[in-house]
Amino acid sequence: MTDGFTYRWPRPALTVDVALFGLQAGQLSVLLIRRRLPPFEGWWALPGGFVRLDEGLEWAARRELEEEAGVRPAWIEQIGAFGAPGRDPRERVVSVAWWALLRADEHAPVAASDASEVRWHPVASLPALAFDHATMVTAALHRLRQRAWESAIGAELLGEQFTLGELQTVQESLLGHPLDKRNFRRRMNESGLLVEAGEARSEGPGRPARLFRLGDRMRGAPLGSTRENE
Amino acid sequence: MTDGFTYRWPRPALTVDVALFGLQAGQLSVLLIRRRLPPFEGWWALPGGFVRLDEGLEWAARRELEEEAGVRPAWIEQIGAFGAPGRDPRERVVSVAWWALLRADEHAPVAASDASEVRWHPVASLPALAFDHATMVTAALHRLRQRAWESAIGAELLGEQFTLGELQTVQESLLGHPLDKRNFRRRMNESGLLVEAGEARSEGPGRPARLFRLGDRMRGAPLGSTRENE
DNA sequence: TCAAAAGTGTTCTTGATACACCCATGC
DNA sequence: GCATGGGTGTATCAAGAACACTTTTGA
Repeated sequence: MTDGFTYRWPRPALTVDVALFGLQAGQLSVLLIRRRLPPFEGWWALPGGFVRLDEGLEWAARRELEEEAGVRPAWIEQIGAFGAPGRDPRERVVSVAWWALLRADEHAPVAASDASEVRWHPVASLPALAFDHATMVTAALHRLRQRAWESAIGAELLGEQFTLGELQTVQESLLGHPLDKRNFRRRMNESGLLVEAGEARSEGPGRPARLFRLGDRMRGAPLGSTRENE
Repeated sequence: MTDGFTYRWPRPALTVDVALFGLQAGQLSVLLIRRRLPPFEGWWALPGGFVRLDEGLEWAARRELEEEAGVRPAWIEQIGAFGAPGRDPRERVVSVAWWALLRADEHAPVAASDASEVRWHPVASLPALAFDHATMVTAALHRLRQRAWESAIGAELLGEQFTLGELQTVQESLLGHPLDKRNFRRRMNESGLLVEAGEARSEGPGRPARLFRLGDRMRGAPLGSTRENE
């Protein structure tokens, strides 16, 4: 620390960036905005922007999501700070990266603010990204898969009630590989994360499936989330 | 993003703080400095300070360790960004926290810069800490134990060569609980992290122990370290 | 009656844990 | 010869992975 009071030297700028994941036609996708301004004008980038003086980091991330894409995920989790000098060609900018999940169909993203376009892009075929956002996406994806494995977080992408088949399909999309049906169902039953909800549902051909919803243990945040950081 | 060029609004200050762990008389300890200046004058705190415009986050953390305590750990790993408004009573300060390990005996820490005193404190009995540094220590400790479990990181606290008994003792100190000797040795052998090095060593009573050193797979950073951030 | 999805158990492998005795050396 | 730390093997348990058939419904 320096003078014991206010620090007046030039300081790095501070931003937040969010890797927001969702499913589009069963494909795990990230929400990207097309930048309307330099640097990287016209490039795809994660939604994000400068942190205001009076707002928490998580709030800043949520505000940017709302402003640039018009979406409000239920929770977000921090990935870490990215601050290599030169990651922003204008000046020194340190960015705190976050990730979140959203039902892609529920809130249609709307381009606004500094974004000329907003779109879901399958993670399997991302365009070149501005700044070091590709690195952030990789890190976020890693975390997403960890969480998906340990806590059936895919349920966040379904309605209030869902069948085990639906949940399995979503989890497979998140994890990027197929799961064994019997093992999956056993794990779900034994985990205690789900509770049976209402009647069996039958739509289309085939035997009607029982419905489940998330139990209280898994509301609002990924299980295992440390919440250590602001 | 905002104007496409330089951003001139008031911005949060950015600091780094480091939880540096070591062993003191077999006790897992954190290096703390006593603050010479307000706020929290006279309180114990993690070494840390403001990030300069042209330096990477990791560099800043290393520089502060050097300036305030005169120590240079081999590697450091990021924990995350802490940025709740109000965590610093002066003004808005966002801090990126790091952790590291150091042979406590090798480099005697030296008070300097803003620190009026520097000391190792056993994590089992920490004093009240300035800012939100207690939260950072908790998070760092969590990460340390994860890494210790998955990769015998305790070897960093020993010399170039060491015996399995020494390594086990150190790992137990880091993890905070005893390990089974036979299981520990089997895991080490099967892990491939260690290579046998030189002759058996005999000092004091008892059968001489074989010496090992870290294999190439575990040089310079904790295994499983993501290196995703700066 | 057939197409389609739901539902259900067992075996095997792997990694973690628990546990007790003999070995080589210095004093 | 004894105190001290080094060194070794086996049985148990839990979690994950592999694997195939019957049930219920709509069309």
